[in-house]
Amino acid sequence: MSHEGSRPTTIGEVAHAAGVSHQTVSNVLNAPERVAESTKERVHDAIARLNYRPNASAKRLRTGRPATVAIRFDANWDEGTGSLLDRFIHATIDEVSARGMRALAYTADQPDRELRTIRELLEARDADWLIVTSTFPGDPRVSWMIEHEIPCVLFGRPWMPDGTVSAAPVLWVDVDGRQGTYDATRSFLDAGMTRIGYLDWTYSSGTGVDRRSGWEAAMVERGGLGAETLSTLVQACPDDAEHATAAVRELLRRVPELEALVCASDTLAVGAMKAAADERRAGLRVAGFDNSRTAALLGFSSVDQNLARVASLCLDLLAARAEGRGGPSNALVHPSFVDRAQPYTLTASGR
Amino acid sequence: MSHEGSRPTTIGEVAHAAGVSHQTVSNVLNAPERVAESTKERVHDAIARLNYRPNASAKRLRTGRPATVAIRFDANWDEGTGSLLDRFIHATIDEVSARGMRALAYTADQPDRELRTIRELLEARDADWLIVTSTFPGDPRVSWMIEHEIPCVLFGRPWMPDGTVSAAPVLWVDVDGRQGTYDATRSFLDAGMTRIGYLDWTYSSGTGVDRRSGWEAAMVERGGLGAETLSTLVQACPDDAEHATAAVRELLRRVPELEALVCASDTLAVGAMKAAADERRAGLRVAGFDNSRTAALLGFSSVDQNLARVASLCLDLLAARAEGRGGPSNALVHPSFVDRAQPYTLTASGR
DNA sequence: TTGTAAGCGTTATCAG
DNA sequence: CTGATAACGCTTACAA
Repeated sequence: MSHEGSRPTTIGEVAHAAGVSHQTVSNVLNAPERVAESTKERVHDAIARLNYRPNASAKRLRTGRPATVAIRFDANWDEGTGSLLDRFIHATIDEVSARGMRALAYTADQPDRELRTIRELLEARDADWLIVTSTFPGDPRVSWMIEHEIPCVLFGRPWMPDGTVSAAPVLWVDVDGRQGTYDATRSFLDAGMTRIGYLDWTYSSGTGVDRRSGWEAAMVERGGLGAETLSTLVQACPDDAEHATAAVRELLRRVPELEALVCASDTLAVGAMKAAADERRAGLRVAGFDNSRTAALLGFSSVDQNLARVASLCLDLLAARAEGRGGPSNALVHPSFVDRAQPYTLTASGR
Repeated sequence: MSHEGSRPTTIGEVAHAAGVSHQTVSNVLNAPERVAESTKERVHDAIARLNYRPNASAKRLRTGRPATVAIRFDANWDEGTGSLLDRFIHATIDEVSARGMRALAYTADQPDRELRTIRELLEARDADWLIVTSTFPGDPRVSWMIEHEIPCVLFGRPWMPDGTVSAAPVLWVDVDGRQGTYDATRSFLDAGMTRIGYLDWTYSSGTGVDRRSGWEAAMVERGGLGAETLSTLVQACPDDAEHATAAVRELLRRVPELEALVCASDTLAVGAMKAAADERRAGLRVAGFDNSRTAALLGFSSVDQNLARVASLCLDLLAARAEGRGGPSNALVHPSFVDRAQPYTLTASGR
């Protein structure tokens, strides 16, 4: 069955082969209940024999139904969030395919170029829906999309510069970071630990505040610690392993009795693991956030963002909106705490 | 200008607004030379005012011209090649867009699933062309695509299990690894160094042999070293930094007078940099392969694969084939050696 | 249950 | 230089 040269089979050829009209073939595919069992079988045979697939362009042109989801692919991610976005894109493509739609990838190095690209994609109907990642407080893309009523959904809340979530009419799906760190902290508390620290990001962000609040809530709920003690247990640094190592070393010196550490990201958690090794505190329990491959490799616990669920909800929201159904305009996904026993110990090399 | 609700403008509406027929509008866009300057201007005005964009599905249906390139997006890459493939996908999307086409992303965790996905994509005309990455010797996808005459191009040579390149009628573009390591080695030789080692992969592959041969050629060309001396200068290890560090330490102990080291990958080069630090050999010059962000960050030289050029050639080959023009069916890209002075020195921490 | 006819928006052919 | 007409392959009324 060669591909080249032989034009793809059309519905007419199938109809001819099965001895029926265009329509019956179309009905077999789109309204099977209206067609007799015997003819259905004959048509299916012809379809299989001729290897027929409906022409996607013709179908889209005729039905006007949404069929393509655009997503930005940016190779310039920093190491930290890079793999997470990779995994999200992967999950999104999977979910899009599962719904019989296609994923269109585009790139955009500058924000204004991105807006133009999006506009072209949607206006030419090359894409019907849009999934927007890596939004940030005051993101111009978000306000532009709200203004133009672009059929899009954000992965991440529309954080305002003041740290609140915008109530603007935009679809979004995010992971409940607070719940994630709460669950992580609770798992340590339930195991009988009391001195549980938190490794925060130095730069403030909605996401950062959200995640820290889960640890705080669990600690406060447990009681027995004053507010000043709580802040003693927090250390902050930029989102890379080197800085994290230094920060955790300092924390360990300040709070030698520290038993566990909840981190704002897996990147920070890796640094914490190294610091524990350096300070000969292999018993220190560490929990990260993202459940990256590294977390699995080094064997520390982490909060899984359930990206498949996020992607699925993104498309649910878009579909509901496209069909004019009401329903929620956003969703907060409950992440999963993946508990690992830390079977491995990092050893500082070169000693 | 709201997007939702207001159906996209059609060519008929533009024609009406400009006081001309469908056709003239189409001609303005597709055959401008056939249209009078004055009407052209009026039509362009109407297009801008109504914000008209031709419907991509209708255009594809009518012209049948290739418009979409499918590329696989796999989140399960190992760290080593991951970022390179990311960058290649990025370059491909850029190049595809520059040619007015679109990039369709698909995923496939298993080879047989991938074949089915490809088939569906092409038969439904969701995609017209295919770019295949990460091929390996004896790759079943390659033989399947040759057999079915799929309009695809490989990034990477169709290596046979015996290390030769298949002469099968398949389009491919690859980077001349031999040339890359040759250039790297020559730069060290030209700087007056003589003891230049090579850090190889332990597993054998066409790519691996290809890259090592460039170093060998430069060393042999320079002369003054017997064959046994040449093999003394080679060390091999798996493609990760940890193993590379150990391997280079051993090499440095065996050949203390080593001045420079050409590595099969940047991942290996990172390990070499660490080993140099550990062994207090900060003066050791290192060259990697891929010109990754890490190479720039740590300041060691590296061979750049010129991915934009690769992507461009991939589309050139596909276009030539689609148009029935003859011409070469493959291309070898000359990589660029990026010379860096190694201004930074890695210092082993915790000492 | 099946077939006929129309039209989605575009471009190509071919008159005027 | 411009405009009517047909066709790309499909689905959705509607009629047989």
